[in-house]
Amino acid sequence: MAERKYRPGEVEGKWRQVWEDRGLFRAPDVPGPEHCYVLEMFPYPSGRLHMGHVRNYAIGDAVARFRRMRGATVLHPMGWDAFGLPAEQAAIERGLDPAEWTFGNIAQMRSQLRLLGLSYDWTREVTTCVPEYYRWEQLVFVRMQQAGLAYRRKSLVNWSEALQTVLANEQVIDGRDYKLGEPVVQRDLEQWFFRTTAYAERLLAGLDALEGKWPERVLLEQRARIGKSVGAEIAFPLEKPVAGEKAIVVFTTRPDTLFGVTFMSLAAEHPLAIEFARGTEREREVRAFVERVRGEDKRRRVAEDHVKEGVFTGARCVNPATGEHVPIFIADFVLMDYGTGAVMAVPAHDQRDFELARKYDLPIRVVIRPPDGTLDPATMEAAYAGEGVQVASGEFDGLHNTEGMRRIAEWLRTRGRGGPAVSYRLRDWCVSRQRYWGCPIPMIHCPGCGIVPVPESDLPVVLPRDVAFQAHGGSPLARHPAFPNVACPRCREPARRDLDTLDTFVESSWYFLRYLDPAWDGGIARPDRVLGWMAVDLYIGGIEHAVGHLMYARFYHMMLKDLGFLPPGTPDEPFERLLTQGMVTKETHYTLDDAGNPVWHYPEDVEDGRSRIDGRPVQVGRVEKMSKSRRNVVGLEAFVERYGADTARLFALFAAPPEKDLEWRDDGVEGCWRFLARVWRIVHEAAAAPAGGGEPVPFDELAPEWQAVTRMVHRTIRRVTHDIDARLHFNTALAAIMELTNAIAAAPPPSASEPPGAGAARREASDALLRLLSPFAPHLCDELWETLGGAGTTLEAGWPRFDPAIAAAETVTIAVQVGGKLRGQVELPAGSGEEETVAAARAEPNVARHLEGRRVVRTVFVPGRLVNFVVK
RNA sequence: GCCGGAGUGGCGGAACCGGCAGACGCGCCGGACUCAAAAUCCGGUGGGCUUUCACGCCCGUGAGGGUUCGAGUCCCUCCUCCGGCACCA
Repeated sequence: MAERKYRPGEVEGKWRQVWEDRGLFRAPDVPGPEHCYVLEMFPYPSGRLHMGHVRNYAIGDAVARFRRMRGATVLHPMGWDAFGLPAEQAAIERGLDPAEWTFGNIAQMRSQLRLLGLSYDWTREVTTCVPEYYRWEQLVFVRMQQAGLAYRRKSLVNWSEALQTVLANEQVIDGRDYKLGEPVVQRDLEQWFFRTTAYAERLLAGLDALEGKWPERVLLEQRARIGKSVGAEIAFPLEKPVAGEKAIVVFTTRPDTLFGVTFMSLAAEHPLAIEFARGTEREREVRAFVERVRGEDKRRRVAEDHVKEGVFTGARCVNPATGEHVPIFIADFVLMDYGTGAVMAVPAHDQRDFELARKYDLPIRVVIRPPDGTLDPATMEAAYAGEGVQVASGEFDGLHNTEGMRRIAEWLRTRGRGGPAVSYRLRDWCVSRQRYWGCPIPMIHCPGCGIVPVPESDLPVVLPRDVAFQAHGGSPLARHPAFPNVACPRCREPARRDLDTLDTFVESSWYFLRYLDPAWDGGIARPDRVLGWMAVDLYIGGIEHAVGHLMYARFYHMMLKDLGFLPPGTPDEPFERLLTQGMVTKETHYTLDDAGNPVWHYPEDVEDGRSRIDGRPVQVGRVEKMSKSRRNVVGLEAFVERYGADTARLFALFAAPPEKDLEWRDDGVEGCWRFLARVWRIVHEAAAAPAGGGEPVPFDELAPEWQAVTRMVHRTIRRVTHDIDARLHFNTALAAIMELTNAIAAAPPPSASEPPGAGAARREASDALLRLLSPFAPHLCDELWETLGGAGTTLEAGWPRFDPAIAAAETVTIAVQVGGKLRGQVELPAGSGEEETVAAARAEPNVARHLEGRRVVRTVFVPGRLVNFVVK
């Protein structure tokens, strides 16, 4: 009988069709009692799926299929984060229509995704750039504005000249934008903000509940981003009121050092900065300083070797504790957007204040005495920021400074001069973008009424399609003949629409809710579905979203609940468990050009160590993240053509644990391919076996070699179940499956004279193997399932069960140590007691040899594991 | 600077609670099949010593120290790499 060879191309398409025809992946609207929402971060439709996507979706799909086989109703959807800059770039550079470009890419990527056989419920597909989606975002925006959670404010924002738009703080990395890496400058512009700061405490508290369920690293980064500081606010009355202000308010984490304040520092951006000097002889100097600092590059300002500078404003304020009058400076290190933009300066106990005091010869007053002695202001070389005892602090002298903090803050409160306060590093989220391809902000600017929301009955504000693009012409919406002009909904006079669009991170802050009810025209999603499915049980995506998307989505979800868009009882946190997968990398190849710069090569352009392009010798470069520019990308279609989707999925899961980086290696891929081909052969052999010992017999009556195989089957089921379910470690699950495969292959070959039950045991082993492997390589497994005569698909067949009695070892290998060193092993029946185990251990020849002439002072017995004879 | 994480064969990685280090895969070596190759199958593979073989012994998880009958795992010091934050008052 001619054995069929494993050709994925011949089976994969067939099974995808079967799955689709049977609707196997369709999720019910309201879930069953056992349910699971598995979600992978949806992609931007760039047009090409890369191996990073493959890995992400292979992980999610393995879990989704596994949970389905275990009997859960599973929601596993996919969609498109379809607004964004590349579409607009294509329009500007190549004259394409952003919508057409986007939808074309979506079609292309959808077919690539289908090629992988991922178990998505495609009836729930969501695309963010259609009005049916973003209309709800506009409604939410209007309600947010009415609730004061969305507001417009003029402030310093990050402006990218290259991208021609403002950016959120999370989108600026080291002073450069997150897309192109071009410089970002600070500009004073009026923009829309979401009041994320109102949720700082809740966002922080929520992280505690995610402990153990989210990667520690993400929790740490979010905590750092929120940056909670506990301290006090203190009002310093001005000698002379300025611009209507009678006091300067500072935030400090060190109220205990209040008696050591010898001057005051304001940010250059502080509204009163220039006011103090206005009309005095200092005005010119102060103005010059303020303007210089404001214009300075932010990165230079924080550079290592930057020398702190300041300027005296000429004004003074009063220390509420000492009554002392201290000078007010403007200092270049004070940030306007943290605290109040004003800092009380305590040179003895803060390094920055110390440096400024030394430079401008300002007094230094010690008010905290360190445990190991005293400080001399005249000779100290650095500020002392540690703990100690209050000195020169009036009635607080002698207190430990941690107590001093509390008491002084309280003392201020009772006198109406401030009191305990908390400050956060988190800023409000700047959401307006001066770009076309995004969700229009549903607001109207009326000369008479000011900012007026678009009436809810007029929503959605549809993004016009008939626009013209220019490279540097600002938003095309402004040039649209009709779009900007609108009658004010309040006074009916001519008014102008807001021409900005929303940050695309707003769309991705709630798409997981829309999957629950993608076509509903009554809101985001019906309450029973939200209550049924939320929260997402497992969310999988890249670590790069640790503080951006993952923080925005948490905020937005909490806020939607507060505004009544989600029913009471919805969990506060949208993502119950988070898996951040590592990057997919590959080695690079390059030649050096005349200037010594690397010229990156595709592997297929390398022949016998030389480049086919420039003929130069090719060198192997570093292993780097797959990218077009490095030419180390593995193309999906060609790969699937050659190896099939199952091999791609298998490799993505086997080569590394999911949270680590994964190096794509051709020989590793070959290994996965060989494994699948081996499974194919083994199962075909089992299927073609003559019916010798075909009928099943009880385990106890099986021949020993088949008992061993059967025991292996049950243990493997236990191991794989645990590895997927509890640990999400697919690499070890697959290693266990490979071991089972090896055991099956090593079992006696089929013959007509097999012992009773052998054929059935062989079949049982193949049956289990296919079911265990099917979340990882579903096409192959379903084909072989059919070969074995199974009904339907592995998914419908369900996850195999193990019998703990069979999985339990009949014998165990006990390690025997003498003095902590391994000296032998003994085989004993499982569950043997201490007495018999120790006796057997002593009897082991090599052990006996090592015990000879020595006195055993103690015997350590670990049941089922080891015996250690402690000798003298 | 501060806060994390990680260092295990030639390589990716395993060892879940302190109990046989190196599972599984790659690579490599040897063999079978073949006219030959590919494919496949079988065996070996941390280093060293000993030995005809089998066995046996020593060393070994970045370095050094400690706790323990026993440490890749816990503690201390240090080195290296990676990540985050970085004038946050």
